Amino acid sequence: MINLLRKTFGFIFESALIEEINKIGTLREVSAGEELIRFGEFIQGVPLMISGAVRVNRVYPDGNELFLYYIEEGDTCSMSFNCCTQQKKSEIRAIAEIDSQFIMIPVSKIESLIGKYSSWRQFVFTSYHNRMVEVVYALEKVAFEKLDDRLEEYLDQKSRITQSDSLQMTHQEIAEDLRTSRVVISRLLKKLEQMGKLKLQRNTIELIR
Amino acid sequence: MINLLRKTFGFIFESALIEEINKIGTLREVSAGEELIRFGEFIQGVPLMISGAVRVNRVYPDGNELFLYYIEEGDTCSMSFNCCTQQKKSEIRAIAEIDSQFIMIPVSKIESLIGKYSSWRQFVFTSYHNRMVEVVYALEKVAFEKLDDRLEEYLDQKSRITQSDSLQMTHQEIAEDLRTSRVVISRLLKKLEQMGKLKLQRNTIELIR
DNA sequence: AATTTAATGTAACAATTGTTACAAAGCCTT
DNA sequence: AAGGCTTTGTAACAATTGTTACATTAAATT
Repeated sequence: MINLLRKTFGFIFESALIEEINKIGTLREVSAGEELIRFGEFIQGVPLMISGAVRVNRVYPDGNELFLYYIEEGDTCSMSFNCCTQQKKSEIRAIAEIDSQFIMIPVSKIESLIGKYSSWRQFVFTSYHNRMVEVVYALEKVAFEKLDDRLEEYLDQKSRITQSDSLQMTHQEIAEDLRTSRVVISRLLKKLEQMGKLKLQRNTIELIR
Repeated sequence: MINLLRKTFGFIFESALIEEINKIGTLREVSAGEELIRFGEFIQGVPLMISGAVRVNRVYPDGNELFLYYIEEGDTCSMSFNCCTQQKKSEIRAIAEIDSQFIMIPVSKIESLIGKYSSWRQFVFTSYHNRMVEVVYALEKVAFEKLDDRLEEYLDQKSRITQSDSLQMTHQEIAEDLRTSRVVISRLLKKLEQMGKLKLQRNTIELIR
């Protein structure tokens, strides 16, 4: 585990911190689709991403969900920090988008890391800021762009995250993420297909570059 | 100044911190409409709000703006932290919504406060988190709600912030904040007037409670 | 008071997005 | 191969939001 830590965090964390994380953290591996953080549960710890990609959704009591941001290699989920320190139940849900590895740092140790290591503090601040930038970006897109452009960007992001031009998903799933109906997505996808930007098959969307 | 500090921050900051802020900070007063933070300039410091309300907008190079959140008594602008520590030009604009007082802490002192005072660290973390929650809330509203509901909430928020049921603003200004056209706002306002929820006059919207 | 400027009202129409309903095609199970 | 389930395609229509154009009214200026 310490080698993975060094590889991903060696440039930002001082070596004493790396060693401490090596002691208190646990390496976990999840496969695509698995839930790392569940809605309504107490958070067990803060995840440090080693590889892969995890999507973080805000969840509402009525079951509604809203995509906030992805966390990838070198990131952490800043939303879970506050849940930790405040001992609150999770208002978010985190799902592995592809097979992923991360190190879980238990809640009980978070406070002392903040006191001890300035590189850790810097990391937490930067994470908060980066996540903020991403949520603002999401807001920006919903506020400024029309659905067809948002769909294109959505597909591009998916492709980047899954590292594939062949997206395995249904129109229904896309519709839920973009908060519209399946019929609307099918319509727009067909339009994009006619423009030669992609090719539609059952359960897959093939992007043409 | 130290009395204002004690009154607003006495419950969260240790007294040594209060005294240090009293030394390094400067009290500033701005009247409604004044700019605290300008787009494209280097940030002079981090503001600690004593009274009033300030709106924070994201600004894009093309001149487009997007409302992010208000900061009020006891708050700070977490977006400016990162600009400070990274010595970057401001990508936001902060405008006093009503007459306001705040204490400006110079950039050069921010780092040492973080090292010295755990209550300051806690404050910064909490601020980041609160702002994040507000931006997510804004995203939520754009994503889930229709324009008429958003307009009603917008007017309620304005009324709360300005502490008045008589809003001094034009339809054009509302349209810019909600990213739509003046005609659309006039139409929806007229509908709300016919429903008896408000009364329209030139330059003012009188909310009926 | 007359003129200019800014703000609002409204109609008519366009574009986008949402909804309902049903058909067709692909995949899985037996 | 048949039947059932899921996914996709498409039409027809409704609702919402956006645009253009112009009239009207209120305030500000001369």
